[in-house]
Amino acid sequence: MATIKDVANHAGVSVATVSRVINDTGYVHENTRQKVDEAIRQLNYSPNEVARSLFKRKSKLIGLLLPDITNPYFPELARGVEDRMQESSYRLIFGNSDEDEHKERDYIQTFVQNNVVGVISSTNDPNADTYMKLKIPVVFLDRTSNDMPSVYADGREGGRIAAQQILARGSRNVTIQQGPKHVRPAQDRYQGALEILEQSGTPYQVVQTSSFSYEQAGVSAKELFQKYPDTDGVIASNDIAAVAVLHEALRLGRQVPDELQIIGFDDIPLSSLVYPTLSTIHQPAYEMGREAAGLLIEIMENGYALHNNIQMPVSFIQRDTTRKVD
Amino acid sequence: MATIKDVANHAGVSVATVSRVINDTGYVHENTRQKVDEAIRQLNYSPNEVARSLFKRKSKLIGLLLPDITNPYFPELARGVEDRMQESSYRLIFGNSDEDEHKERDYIQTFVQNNVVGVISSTNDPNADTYMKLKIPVVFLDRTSNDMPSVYADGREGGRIAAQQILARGSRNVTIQQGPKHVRPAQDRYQGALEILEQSGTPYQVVQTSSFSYEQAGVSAKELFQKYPDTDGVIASNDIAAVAVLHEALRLGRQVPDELQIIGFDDIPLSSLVYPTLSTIHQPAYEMGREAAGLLIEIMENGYALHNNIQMPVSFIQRDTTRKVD
DNA sequence: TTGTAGGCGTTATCAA
DNA sequence: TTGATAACGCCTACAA
Repeated sequence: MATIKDVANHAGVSVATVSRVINDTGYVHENTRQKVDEAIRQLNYSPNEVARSLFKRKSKLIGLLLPDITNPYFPELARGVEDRMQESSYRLIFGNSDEDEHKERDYIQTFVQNNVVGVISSTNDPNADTYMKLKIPVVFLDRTSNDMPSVYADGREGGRIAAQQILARGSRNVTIQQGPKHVRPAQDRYQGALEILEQSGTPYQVVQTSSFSYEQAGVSAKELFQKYPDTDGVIASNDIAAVAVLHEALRLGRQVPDELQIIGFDDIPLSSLVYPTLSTIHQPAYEMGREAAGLLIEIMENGYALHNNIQMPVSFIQRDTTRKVD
Repeated sequence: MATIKDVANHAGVSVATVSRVINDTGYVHENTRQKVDEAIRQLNYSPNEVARSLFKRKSKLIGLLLPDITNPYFPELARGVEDRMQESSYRLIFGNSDEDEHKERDYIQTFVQNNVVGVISSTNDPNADTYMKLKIPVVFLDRTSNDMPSVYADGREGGRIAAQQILARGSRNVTIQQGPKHVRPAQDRYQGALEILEQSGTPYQVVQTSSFSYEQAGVSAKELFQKYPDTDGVIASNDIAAVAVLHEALRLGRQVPDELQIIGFDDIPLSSLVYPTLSTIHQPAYEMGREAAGLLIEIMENGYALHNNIQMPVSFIQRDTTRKVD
């Protein structure tokens, strides 16, 4: 690879001059600028980001930490982040944390070792030392933290909507899946649904789901119907769980949505591809990713942001696991 | 952040000595080693990878370029790569190419600018200059190139199996989706299926699908049934396309699998979650990712690999869009 | 308008 | 066994 020195030699100028033209900083005569540009072209030179990063103590790299890209909710987020970052010519160092504190710390550490200028993370513990001590800006994505910048959906409202809709459509014996206790957004949804159900005075029951994996979802679905065979409405903890419930219901011969309604959460692409298609609460995942990236960029470039906590709206998507009502 | 100099001062030794202990290179007295370790611990020092990278002209970073992480096939691949890389403490700079030559070149360039030591790419054009001229090792993933290292599934065989199975299960008027012309693995499958169909002498027809997006898949599915309403077996270009065909068939009131059989390709998680569940050709995506990472590591560390072209086996997964035959 | 030189944090060479 | 020091490629005073 050609270095700035090569370019300087080739153009018959000093490295300082070359640096000036590539960074468009300070004075440089039009003629010499052209000579330099020509040399750059001929040598196919492009600056070494590593050297730059070392000198400036900052790179064009940002760290992105997601629980598991294999979970269909996260690719959308990731893509939103990437698209926005790429527009401002930042690049992503990417890692899966598996919600494992240790792996998370590990990644954060190598992020800083590589001079990343910011990080976006979906962690379960935004208040962990790992983040509090960081000297570079962090934005939490799909997670909430009071004192730190974050972008998240209005989970509580989502839970409320789910409960309202399922009630409005006639379910009278609702089962709510609580979702993993350590995942904040899951608990928000749960609380929101609870709130409405309590108010309404209709009977309901709660079941736990401990993780968001496919296998776990299947197990939880079976348990649900064993414990509460008479339930006529399920507010699932997310779409994966909802699909598992749906399949178990079909297997048991329950009529969906006539005997049993199901509402999911997230609106992952899968939701409109299952049969019957899944009614769910839509989270604007791609936009959330973009917003998080935008927020981080704002903070990185201005030192602060106008709005540090961005809550995104959710909405009910009526499909075929709930009854029609117009 | 503490630097090696801080550590040296703190421990009362020279930076050279500190460097020796952190890299475990050259002689260093047990006592001084302990002093240094202690200083490192106290200052919470960890080496600046950027400075290292500058000096050594190589980093612990590798570039990963995928068409679109939002397409459900790729997260598995990415995860496989990440897991293997992480075991050898490499980190990933990740980008979506959107199969756009320009974006691809852009990414590759910044990879190089950041001193990545290797790249893994799912490109449609492995022979492009961009790759041929690269001075660092490249492994193509889910793509084939004769002269360059690559990891891919046996698409041709997959196509054959799909055709054999659908024939063996009684379809007599098969429609094959050809898949995007510029995507090599799609064409391999197509050729494989064609081969068997030709041999068998049963009537068949071919339809085009131009992209792998959800929307396109829906459109193609509609077209398929408009043109060939009598088809009794579809070999789809991938699982997304297959699901679209499945839904269109259901919408048209076709009995699946009794009147119409469908076979997909990829075996993405979705396949077992649709209803009826999708029979498909399984590609070991996660393992392919791991293999690609392993191959790249081998090349990076030894300068060459024993086997540069790794072809992974595919298999038929019988689910509910094909008739049982035992 | 241009060039010289020092320094960013490491590692490796060489001498002590 | 240890320490000074040059070098990796770049940028920015400062001097000319």
